[in-house]
Amino acid sequence: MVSRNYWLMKSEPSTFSIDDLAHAPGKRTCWDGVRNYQARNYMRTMAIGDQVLFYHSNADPPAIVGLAEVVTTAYPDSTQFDKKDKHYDPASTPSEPRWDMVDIKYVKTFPKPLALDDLRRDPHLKGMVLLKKGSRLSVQPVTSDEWKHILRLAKD
DNA sequence: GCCAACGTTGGC
DNA sequence: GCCAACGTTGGC
Repeated sequence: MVSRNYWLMKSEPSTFSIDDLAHAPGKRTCWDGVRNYQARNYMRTMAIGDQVLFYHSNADPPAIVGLAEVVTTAYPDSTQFDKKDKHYDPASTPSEPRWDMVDIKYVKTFPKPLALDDLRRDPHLKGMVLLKKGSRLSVQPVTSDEWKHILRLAKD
């Protein structure tokens, strides 16, 4: 049996919120614009069916707001070749694309967002990448223990 | 290969 | 809007 992997992906709700995902065609979107090598490398290891915590950064409050699911493996991010795009990368070439993305699909919105502040206070989540000081990674791994605990929190 | 300068992230 | 933390770039 293939073990499923868990991730957390950040988005600024003013740019793309979980509501935007819920109302997108097919309830899915391509996760373009990642321009960090570590985040990209994590996306390259993603498999179809991997589960995702959807996180609102630069939000009030910053919080985990729901769930999504990975529906494609990594493929080249088209915005890197688009001169007009904010994420255009002149150093990247179609024959050797530097940046990848995956598609994700909406699963659910939590009845109540799990605020960063509360997560910090939870001893079970001490080791979470999200809570590490200075952590800015926009795509990060989540352990199955953290995943289970967060789903429990989301139910209460 | 070092490191200063710069740009970005993201909580507050 | 501030600024700490971090990543990247480029001169040397």
